[in-house]
Amino acid sequence: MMSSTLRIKPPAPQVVNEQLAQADALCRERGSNLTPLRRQVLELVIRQGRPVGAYDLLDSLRTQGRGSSPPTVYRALEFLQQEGLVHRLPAQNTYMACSHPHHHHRGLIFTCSRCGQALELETPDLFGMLEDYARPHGFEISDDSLEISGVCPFCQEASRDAR
Amino acid sequence: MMSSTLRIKPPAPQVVNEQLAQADALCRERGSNLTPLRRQVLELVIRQGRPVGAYDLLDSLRTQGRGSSPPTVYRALEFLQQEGLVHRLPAQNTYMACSHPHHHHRGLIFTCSRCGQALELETPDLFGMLEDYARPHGFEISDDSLEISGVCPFCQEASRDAR
DNA sequence: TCATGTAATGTTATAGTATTACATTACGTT
DNA sequence: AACGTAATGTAATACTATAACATTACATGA
Ligand SMILES: [Zn+2]
Ligand SMILES: [Zn+2]
Ligand SMILES: [Zn+2]
Ligand SMILES: [Zn+2]
Repeated sequence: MMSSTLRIKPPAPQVVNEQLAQADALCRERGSNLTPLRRQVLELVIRQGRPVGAYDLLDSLRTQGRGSSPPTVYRALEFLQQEGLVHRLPAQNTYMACSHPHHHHRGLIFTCSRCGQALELETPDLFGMLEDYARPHGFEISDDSLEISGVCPFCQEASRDAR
Repeated sequence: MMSSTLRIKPPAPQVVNEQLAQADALCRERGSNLTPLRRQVLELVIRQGRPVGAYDLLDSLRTQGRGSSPPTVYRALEFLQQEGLVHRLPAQNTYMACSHPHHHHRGLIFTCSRCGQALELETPDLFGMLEDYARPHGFEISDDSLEISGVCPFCQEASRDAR
């Protein structure tokens, strides 16, 4: 990981706090336990404003004085994924904060293979179509998001400039 | 990896040979170089009849007397992916033979998170819809297949039996 | 023939990602 | 106080993938 490109600035502190407050509310409603550690990991993910690797999170935790090892961060990420607060991006081995955690959704995430930036969309028709393809084969979809890789507009422009 | 469940029997030798012959023809047409090593890896992937991990392939190569190390198999897989003969499944870190290598296609692959089995479908409408979602954001898709995880009918049945 | 360039493969080492297994702590219930 | 459970701490290890450099095979042309 440790990609240096940064096209989209990290969210303002106020926005971060709003998202965290929303997570607090969600977990309270559901009776799930957003502990200080889990909340701290979520905050780190949100502050990044882009997909981040588990070991980057681990480094940040350590910087913040939390004596941590891999299971610490993987457990927190697992919880956050179950709660729909974080998505895992398998093609990049990264994790990102969900853009719309307040309602259950199954979304599409575009990730740039050059800079690692990601964009999460609401795609009302997509999973319906996927279910239609799956049904005749008896397959039951469990993924709550779909990652697809490509090249973002910034990196496309960079390619053109290089020629 | 090393999942023991085997619901779908491996392809008959005749089918394997047909697929290999097709790969030979494709690469000859394109002027690409399907070397003995690459062809051997492809044969291993085809014979599995299901997604297989890189280190499993490595073990098989060694069994067959080919002195191999990780780069050997990763390089072969990279070539085979470029030629559209093999797909990588990021959520499982596995590789599978393309079901329709004879024509360029961008397909949908269902993978079972329980047993690892996979099913590749022709999905004429899917990538068009994905492009429609991507276009307004200037995003350019490069993936040639889309993996989505769920539970296959056999494993669903196993769950019901367990209750 | 023989130098040279290129593609492919061999080889060693290391980087990066994730899980297992077991110990400890915190806290509510009986 | 004893117990049970959820959460976290800790050490070790497994699994996946790439970097870097050496060697081989072979085509091409001097
Ligand atoms: Zn989301
Ligand atoms: Zn980009
Ligand atoms: Zn295919
Ligand atoms: Zn299954």
